[in-house]
Amino acid sequence: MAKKKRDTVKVLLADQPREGVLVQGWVRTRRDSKGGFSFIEVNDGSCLKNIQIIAEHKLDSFKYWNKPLTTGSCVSVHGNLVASEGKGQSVEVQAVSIEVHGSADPETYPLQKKFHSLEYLREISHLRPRTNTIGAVMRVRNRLAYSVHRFFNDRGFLYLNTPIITTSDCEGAGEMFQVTTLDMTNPPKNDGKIDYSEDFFGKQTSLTVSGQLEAEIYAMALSLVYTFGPTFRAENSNTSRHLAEFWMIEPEMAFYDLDDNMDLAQEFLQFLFNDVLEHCTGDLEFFNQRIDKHLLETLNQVVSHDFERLPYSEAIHLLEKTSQKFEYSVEWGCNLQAEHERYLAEKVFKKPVIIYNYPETIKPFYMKLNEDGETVRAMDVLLPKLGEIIGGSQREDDYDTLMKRIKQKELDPEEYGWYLDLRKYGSAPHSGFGLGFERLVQFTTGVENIRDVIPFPRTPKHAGF
RNA sequence: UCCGGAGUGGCUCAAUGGUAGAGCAGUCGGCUGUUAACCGACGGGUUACAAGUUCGAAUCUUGUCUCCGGAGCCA
Repeated sequence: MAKKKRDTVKVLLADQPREGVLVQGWVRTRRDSKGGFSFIEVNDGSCLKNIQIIAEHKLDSFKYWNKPLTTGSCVSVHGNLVASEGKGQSVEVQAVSIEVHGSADPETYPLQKKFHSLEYLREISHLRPRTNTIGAVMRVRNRLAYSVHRFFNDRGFLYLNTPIITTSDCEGAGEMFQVTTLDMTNPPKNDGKIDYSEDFFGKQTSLTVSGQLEAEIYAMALSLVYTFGPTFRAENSNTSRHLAEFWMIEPEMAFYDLDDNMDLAQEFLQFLFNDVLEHCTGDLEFFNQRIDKHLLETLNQVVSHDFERLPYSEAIHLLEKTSQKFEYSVEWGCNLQAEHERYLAEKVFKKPVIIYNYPETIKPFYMKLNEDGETVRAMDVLLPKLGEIIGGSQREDDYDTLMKRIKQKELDPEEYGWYLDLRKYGSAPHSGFGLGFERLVQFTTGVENIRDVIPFPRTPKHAGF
């Protein structure tokens, strides 16, 4: 007999009564009735909801006396989908046979049928996907990833894989993880320094902090490209918005100026939120109920209004004249602090804000210098509550200006020979931005700590699995 | 890394110098087309760790570790 195909809970719950269904999943809870049957709630991850199994104790193949059918057990249930006699669900499965694949000892199984804090779940991160919250987060995360690819492919962008092991340092700053096969207890040395010519690649290598510079190479040939991959920062950041390993999306577009870049950023974010609102309704309603009471309101607000666009100078002016007290004072030339960004997005405009044309002194060398010689065509997209989600710019496409900026920032032009070549031969105006995928998931789900929106979070002193 | 807060049964929390408790979970029993089921009983803690103050410390002091919130860095 051919293997019976599994019916997902998601499909069954929307289905009409019919015979011969197979449910396979994990038991969330079981309620016994002395009327001679049990109610078993099974979840298979296909959706937030469980399906209710009615299991009569007289069933010959009701094997739960062989292995205890407890919360956390994994089961296969053959049966019939029937209209439910109880309230709370329209259909349920009348079991014909139940097989317990793996039981779970209720005395030690860490997930009880009760509320658990996300902090506690982090301690049992191999079991937390079996909870409503983490399951819902991962479904939304998946949908967002799918939409990212769809958005760009629909618009003629090519998905580009930039190197994970790299020898280039995107900004001449930012701590990087070193990649080496040298014996750390006894590395080869030359003049007292570690001799990397004997290392695997014959030179010092690191994990990438950004694929942007490499993406520019391909944008200068294929016009529209995007990366979507893991990124690594060895910063000792201990916050609810930072990870040492995170996923970043970086589109890079030839012939886009800063305005085009901002247009794309807004269209991109609104597309993603709209798509999730449409396709992850159940999960979002759950978040709206349990995590953030204003989540749906916020998302709907963001997709239905244009983002505010504010030059840096005007932002400074606005912050200077407000009566709002800040911990950090504001003056032209300084970096905007988190409190300033939040004030603008939450208090002044009450929607996403794009700040652009930052002072060149506080931005990296590759951003295009404006005619004023003081500002660069940079832009940051700030979301209410979350803060910065996107950072981007029009890139400097003039060879001489770029060379000047590299020297100004005390970087070595030789290291950037290939990057300068892109301006030397067939240079084109181009722009791009980077979006932190986990921050996107945070904003979409309302989950406050970034460690709860990635399956295996890596933070300082933490790398399980 | 800096600032602040917190570590008490499996989980969420009480007890603020004087006998460590509750709810949930678990076990047992009862009841029930139940649905975060309900009712009753029972078991379960070297109060993160180390040192100190005190007649007496979960409580006060110091150090260490861990977690949470905020800041910086950024995405």
